Amino acid sequence: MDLRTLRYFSAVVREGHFGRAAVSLGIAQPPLTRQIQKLERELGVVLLHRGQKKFEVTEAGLLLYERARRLLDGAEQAEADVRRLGTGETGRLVIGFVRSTPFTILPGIVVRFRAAFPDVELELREMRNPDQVKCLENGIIDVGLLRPPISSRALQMVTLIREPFLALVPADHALAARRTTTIRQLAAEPFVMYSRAGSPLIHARVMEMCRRAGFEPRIAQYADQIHTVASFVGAGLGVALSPSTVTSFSMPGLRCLAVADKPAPLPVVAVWRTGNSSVLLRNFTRIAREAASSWQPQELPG
Amino acid sequence: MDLRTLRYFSAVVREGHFGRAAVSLGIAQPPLTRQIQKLERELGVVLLHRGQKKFEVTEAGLLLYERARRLLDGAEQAEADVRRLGTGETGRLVIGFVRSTPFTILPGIVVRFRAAFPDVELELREMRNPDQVKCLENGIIDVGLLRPPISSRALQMVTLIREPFLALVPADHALAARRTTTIRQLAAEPFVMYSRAGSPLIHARVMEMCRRAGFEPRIAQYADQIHTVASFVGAGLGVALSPSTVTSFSMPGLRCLAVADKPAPLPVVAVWRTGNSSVLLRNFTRIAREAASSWQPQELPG
DNA sequence: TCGATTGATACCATAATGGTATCGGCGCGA
DNA sequence: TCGCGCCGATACCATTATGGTATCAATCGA
Repeated sequence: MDLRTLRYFSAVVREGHFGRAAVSLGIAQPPLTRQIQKLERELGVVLLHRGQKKFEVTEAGLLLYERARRLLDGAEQAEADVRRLGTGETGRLVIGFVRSTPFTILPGIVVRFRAAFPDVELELREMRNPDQVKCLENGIIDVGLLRPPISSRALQMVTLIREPFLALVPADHALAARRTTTIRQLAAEPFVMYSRAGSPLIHARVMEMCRRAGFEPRIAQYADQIHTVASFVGAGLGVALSPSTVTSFSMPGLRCLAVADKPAPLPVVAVWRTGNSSVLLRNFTRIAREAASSWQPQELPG
Repeated sequence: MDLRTLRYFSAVVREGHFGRAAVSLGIAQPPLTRQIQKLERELGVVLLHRGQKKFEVTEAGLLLYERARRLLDGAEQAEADVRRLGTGETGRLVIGFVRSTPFTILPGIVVRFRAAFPDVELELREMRNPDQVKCLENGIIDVGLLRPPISSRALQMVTLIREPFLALVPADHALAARRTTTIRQLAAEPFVMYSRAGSPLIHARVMEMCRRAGFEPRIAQYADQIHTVASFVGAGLGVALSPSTVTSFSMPGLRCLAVADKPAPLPVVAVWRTGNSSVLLRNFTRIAREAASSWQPQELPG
């Protein structure tokens, strides 16, 4: 008993007429007659009580008709659902992201993905780099948005954007009138510095940049987060070197300057488990790349 | 997408291994591989992500597996149910019966049918002849147990039993010592008579029997039901001619005598609509005939 | 590095399915 | 009442689908 046979039988009962049923099925009438006969033989049950010209559906036939309809509906639904899930039109994707991404590419990615796949459920979880690596390996999150380097070899990644570093100075600072500075020009300034604990990567990069420029920065204040750094600089506590994300929020008393040294920008990457071949994931990384390519860091806003 | 393919896919997922799945399905491995490939092509979805040696079931594959199992279970259940209904092992049968049958064949029929088809629901409805005819034509009851004649030509019937008539006399009556009497010997006796309204058929038969014997019965008392007639005779109100059913219940002060005239016995028949080809019905009439053939009227109990 | 295991492929035989032509039987209308 | 038309069944043929055997390619473990 397969679904085709049930479709045939269902059509015959629905139409009450072999000829019309055959037409509706797109086959000829004789094969239809034969299939019904075969079905009856297989079940050992009379489904249609043949009168001389018309037939009458037996009680057993009626029962089979009901069940067949339910089965056919279920099969159709299953097929559609599987197809949707398989093509990534539906499903669920858990995304990890570090704290800076909501100010840069994350919104753009989410908006685009939602537009393209409105039936996919996105779950967003802020977590730090090492947690993301663990969760990616465990399969707790499907994709992570973070800053390299990442240690695990079981993970694959693609670079989305590269954030340049900007120099932040108070609005009343001597450099504030300029559009560009060098790192060396900041050598004597007190620094507002990303803390090693809160942003180890940026901390390390800024320290390295200063040392390359030939000085050890004098640190007036540590801060964990980008907007804290920005507000401290705006308050006149010192200068800072920061990823350009800082321009996303306007901060009174703060001026952003391009850095003439052109330090290597900070990449943000999408990361996933190497074995993960989910269509959702592929769609997500594709859209993430698209969103990233249309994202431009605002170098120097007012 | 048919059920066979789903069975195949289900087996592969369940076994996690093409070879073992093929064995469990009783086919060779290559056709199985091909069917899964075909299924994936049809759905346009990767169900199994092939690693180098092993495969991994994708999310879509897992969904299809769950749905497939449900569909296959449903199909199996449907097949079993239809088969049972079609072979008359299950279902529902509504039986009409006239008042006298519970004292004769009805219990035997029901007991036998229950034993043979324990899962068939029997509904028993006492109704009089003309109501049964109507309900049979309407399909409200499937089969009727009643006494001919029946008028409708749309009904078929089979005779189950023939109840002989007995003469009933009070125990202190002159005839009570005998085992046999003639109808004529009752000519001078007061009669307890089945009422025309309550039992028109028996009434008519008894009247006819008396007239054939050459007298018009003097009616001392009318009664509707067999046991009422019996109790009136037992109370000495008169004599009666009654179907032998009366011997089913012992009544003090009552004697039953065979009737030497051998009046035509009263048949009880099973009746059904001519077009009704239900297996349940056929089974019922077969068992009713069997039960009837082993039923013997107790001619003359103590 | 070799052998065993696993899924994929190639090729063939058979079974299943569908199409065309036609039949037998009944009902409707002239 | 006699066709004529409609309906489902049957006979026969072409095509497709399915399953089997032999074999391959790749990988994993000893």
